[in-house]
Amino acid sequence: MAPRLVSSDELIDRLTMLFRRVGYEAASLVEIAAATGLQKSSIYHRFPGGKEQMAQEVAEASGRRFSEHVLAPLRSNAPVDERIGAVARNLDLFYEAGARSCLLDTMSLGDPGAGTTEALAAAASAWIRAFATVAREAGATSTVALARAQEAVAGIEGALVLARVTGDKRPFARALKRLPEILLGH
Amino acid sequence: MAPRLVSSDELIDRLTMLFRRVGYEAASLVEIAAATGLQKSSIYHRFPGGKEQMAQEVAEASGRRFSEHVLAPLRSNAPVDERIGAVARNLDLFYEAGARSCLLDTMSLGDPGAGTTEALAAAASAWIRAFATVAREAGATSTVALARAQEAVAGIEGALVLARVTGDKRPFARALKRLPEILLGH
DNA sequence: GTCTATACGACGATAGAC
DNA sequence: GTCTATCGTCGTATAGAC
Repeated sequence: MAPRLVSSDELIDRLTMLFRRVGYEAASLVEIAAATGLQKSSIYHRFPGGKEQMAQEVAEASGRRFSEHVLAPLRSNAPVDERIGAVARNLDLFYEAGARSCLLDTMSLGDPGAGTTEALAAAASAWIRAFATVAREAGATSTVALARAQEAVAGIEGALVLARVTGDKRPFARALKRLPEILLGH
Repeated sequence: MAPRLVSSDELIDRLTMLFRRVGYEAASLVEIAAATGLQKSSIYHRFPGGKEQMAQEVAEASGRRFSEHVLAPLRSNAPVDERIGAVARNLDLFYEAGARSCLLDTMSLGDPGAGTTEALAAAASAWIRAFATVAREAGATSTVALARAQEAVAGIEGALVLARVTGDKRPFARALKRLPEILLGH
C-alpha cells in the first residue's frame, strides 16, 4: 500500500479552490489532476463516483466547514453585535476580501448531480438559518428574521458576483460592514 | 440563397436564454442546436467565431437591450420614485420574478473569451452607472451614489443566486421592493 | 495508493452537397 | 443559408502494472 501523497482533507481543499474558481463544468480532470498533484486515475481511486462525487463531497465539506468555522462565533455568548462583527471578519477571510467566488454560485450551474445540488441547498439554508437566529435574538419575529437573513446573504453573494465581473471589491467590504444593521434592524 | 429559418434577433434571443440557464461551459453545441432549431453547421455560418463569438454577441446584445428596455424609464422625466418603480417592474419581468439567472453571473465562469468578459463588465458598469445617476439626482454625492447603486445591483444579483440554489424567490421580490430606499437613501 | 497507457464517447469545428 | 457527414481533440473514465 503506497503512502498517501495528499491527505483527504488537502484533496478536498484543493478541489474546493478549483470549483470555486472555475465552477463545475469548466473543471476538467486534467485541471483537477494539476490542482491536486495526483494523476487522474489516482483521483478515481479516492472518488470512484468521478467528478460528480468530487463535487458532492466538496459541497458537503464546504457547508460543514463554513458552519463550523465561519459561522461559529454566532453560537458564542458574547454580545450580539460582537458576534456579528466576528462573523464579518471570518467572511472577509473566507472570501479573501471578495476575490474568491462562492461555491453556492459557481457550483449551481450546469449539471453537478442531484447530491451536489442538495448539498448546496442545505448549506445555503443553514447559513440563512444561522443569520435568522441572530436576528430573532435581536427581537425580530421569525418572518422578519428570515427576510433579514436572506437579505444579508444575498447582499454578500451579489457583491461577490460584482467583484468577479467588474473587479471592484468595495461592494463586498460594504456588504460586510452593513451586516449588523441588516440583521439587527435598521 | 436559402431563406433564414431563424431571424438574427431570434437566434440571439434563444442563445441568451440558453446561456442564462446553463452558463457558458455547459452550453454544448448540441444543446445550442436544439435551442435554436438549427444544425450545428448552420450556426457556424452565422457565427464563424464559434461559441466564443456567440457568447460575446449575446453579452453585447443583452447589455444593449437591458439598457434600452429595462433601464429606459430611468431616463424619463417622471418623478424619481415613479421611475424607480417602473424599473423594478421591468426587472421583475426580465428575471421572471427571480426564476431566471443573470448573464453577468452565469457567463462569468469558465473561459468565455476576452470579448465576452469585457462585454459583461461593460454591461455591469452601465447598470451601476444608471442607478448611480438616479441616486445623484436624489441628492447623493457621487461617491455615495455609486455605493448605493452597487448595493442595489448586488442585492438583486445575490437574490437571483439564492433563488437558483434554494428555490425561494421571495428575496428577489424584496430586493426589488427595497430599490427606492436603497437608491434614494434610507 | 499511485502510476502509465488506453478506451471511447462527446466536444467544438469543418467540408462540401444542395 | 441550410443540410448531412465527418474530422481531430479533449472530455471522463478504466485497465492493469508496480
